[in-house]
Amino acid sequence: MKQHTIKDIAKLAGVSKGTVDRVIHKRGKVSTKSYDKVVAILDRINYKPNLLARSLKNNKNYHICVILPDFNKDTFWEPCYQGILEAIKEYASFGIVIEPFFFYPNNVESFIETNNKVLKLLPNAVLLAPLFYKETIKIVSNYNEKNIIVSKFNSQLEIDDTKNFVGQDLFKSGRIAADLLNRLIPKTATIAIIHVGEDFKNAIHMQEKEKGFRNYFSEIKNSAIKITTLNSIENDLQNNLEILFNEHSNIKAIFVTTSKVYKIASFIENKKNIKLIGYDLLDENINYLNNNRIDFLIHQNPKKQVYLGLSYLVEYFLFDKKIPEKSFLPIDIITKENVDTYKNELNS
Amino acid sequence: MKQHTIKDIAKLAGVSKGTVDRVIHKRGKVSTKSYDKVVAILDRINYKPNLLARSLKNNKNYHICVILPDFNKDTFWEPCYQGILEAIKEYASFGIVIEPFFFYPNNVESFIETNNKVLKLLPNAVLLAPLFYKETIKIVSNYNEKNIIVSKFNSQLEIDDTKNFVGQDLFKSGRIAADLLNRLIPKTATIAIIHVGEDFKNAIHMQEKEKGFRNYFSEIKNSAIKITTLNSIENDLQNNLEILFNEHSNIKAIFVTTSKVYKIASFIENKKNIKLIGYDLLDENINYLNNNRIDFLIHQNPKKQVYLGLSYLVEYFLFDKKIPEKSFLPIDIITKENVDTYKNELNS
DNA sequence: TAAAAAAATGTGTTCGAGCACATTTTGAAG
DNA sequence: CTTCAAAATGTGCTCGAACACATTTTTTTA
Repeated sequence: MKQHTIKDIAKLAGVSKGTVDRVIHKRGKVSTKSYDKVVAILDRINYKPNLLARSLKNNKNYHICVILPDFNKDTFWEPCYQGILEAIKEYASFGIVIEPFFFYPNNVESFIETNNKVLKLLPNAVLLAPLFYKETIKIVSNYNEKNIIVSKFNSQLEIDDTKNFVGQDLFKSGRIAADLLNRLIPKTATIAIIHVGEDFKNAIHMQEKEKGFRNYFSEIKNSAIKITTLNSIENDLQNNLEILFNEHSNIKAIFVTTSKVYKIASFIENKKNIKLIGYDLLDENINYLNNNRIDFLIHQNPKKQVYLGLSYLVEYFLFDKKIPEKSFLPIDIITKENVDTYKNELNS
Repeated sequence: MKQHTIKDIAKLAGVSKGTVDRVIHKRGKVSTKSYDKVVAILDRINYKPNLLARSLKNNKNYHICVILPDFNKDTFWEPCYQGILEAIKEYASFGIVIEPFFFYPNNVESFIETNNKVLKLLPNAVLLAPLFYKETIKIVSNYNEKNIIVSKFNSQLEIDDTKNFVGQDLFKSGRIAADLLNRLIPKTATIAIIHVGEDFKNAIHMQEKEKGFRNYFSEIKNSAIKITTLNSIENDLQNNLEILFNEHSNIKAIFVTTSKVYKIASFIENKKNIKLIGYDLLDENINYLNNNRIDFLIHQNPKKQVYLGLSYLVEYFLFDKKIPEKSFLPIDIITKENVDTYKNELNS
């Protein structure tokens, strides 16, 4: 029942613990005779090093910086901050220092500046929301030069060498939205896809969602569903929506690719029979969900994304665990009936 | 940046580490003068003991037994076994021994017998699926006498002193099923609730789901939805279903309160326009989900339930963390589009 | 065959918390 | 002002892994 220690193995093999250590860590300087004896024992007993002892001996302090948009400017990011706070508390006792850094949403300069600030601190690892494509590539290579581990969350980059990513499969989430709406609307109808509030060119995630959404309907033979797309910054939304409804008389459903779905909900509040689906459990969105103006929300679980990203790094540092290259979270479908079971969710 | 140690505090307060230790653990035998000095320092620096060191010093081996139905007899429990295996692997390096014990589903004697076997082993903790109400109460008190910690998962008991429970709010999951079906069927229709395969009297969880389901429709004013309930053991299902359809001509939807929904799917495979919802990601269920014979599944996440229940116990033993009294997992809505994002889900 | 070099093996210390035990200080009684 | 017990304080070892350094054994070379 008791775990075997290096000392046990040494005794069993008739050598000293130093020799056992050298065999385990392949440090050489061991005669074939001793080597064979030790390996024989190791094979027999399935030795598992005590990770607490190992980590205690290492006794390093690790510094992890998290870089994300300022949640005061865009409340989508607020749960992330909650996740960071929980991780700070959780891991402080293990000598892990986690520090958040915020940049202005939609502001490339601020993104670069923040990263340069972090780079100077020379942390052991960085977890970042890579909102800007080209800039991220440059920045990641800067970190790599200094041997700083980089993990990313939320927005997957196109490039395939994106390692250590925690997030969702956005194409798939577009398909899920399509499937849900398809169940609720008549066979003949127009659906609007609305991208709100960000620079569309840089926002790969909105494009991916649209692709997935359209892909779903493209698979339906002889579909009488018409799909139209609207890109709009927040300020022009009111106008653009009016134009949209003037141009399309048969809109039965709207898919909003961001958390700004409450803006559209507010606009169409008095229009009956328009199904509405969007993203994220913002309080505004939940209100509209509860009074049935929003039908479904898709939960991107930003809090869990950050927390998971951080815990991968921590377990790598402390216990030498592998960091998963790509960790896709489940895509949760939220209605007014199950929303509170997600809001109260604990971290493990 | 570096964490403070007891030694640091001792130096700062001008006392020995022994004295600091006595203050921290309130072991007395400290003069008020020394006490005040140490407390002053503690207040100032926010000392967090190194949990790795503490746990290493304790260096106990903990034995946790998990008691659940044999997954060869009822595949619902198979994911639980997967969760147990993952937990065994994960925590072995920390001196935690986790051992599963299986009883025959629907067999009280086997349940009691298994528990008595475990009781004799005097483990540090037991995690059990408390399928039988009265018997569980007796058994829990037996464990308590021997100071064995008991946690439960999956089936919440009626009694309110149920501590350390990991599972789902079943009433709520019934409501969720109702809400989903309500979106898919006409205003006038009959819905059948079907309980399959267990002794209904003992299966509190099926009753709770039905209550939630009916509660949802009772809140709708002037509802033209009729709800009928069928209890059937697996062997009589075919007959009972035929009777059901003969008696009710307008059945537009079926809510199956267990993972046996695939049995019903198989029976109504050729009947058009009957919406079907049930529980759990069994392979059979997923097949019917993928060919649209099942519309929605509700994910009870049995694997996560066990894993979470075990990790609470482990963190209690190793790091003295509190075990949450009741931990309700989110109630996941599954369609054919998001099912694979749950199937591949990793444990943190 | 002795001396020197190289290889193999063993020993002892560290990490931080925790606790048993040793030592010192305090205070009360004679 | 001693003496002695009680209270306070300090010291040193342990947990298991890891690694530097010390010691022993083997091999090579003169």
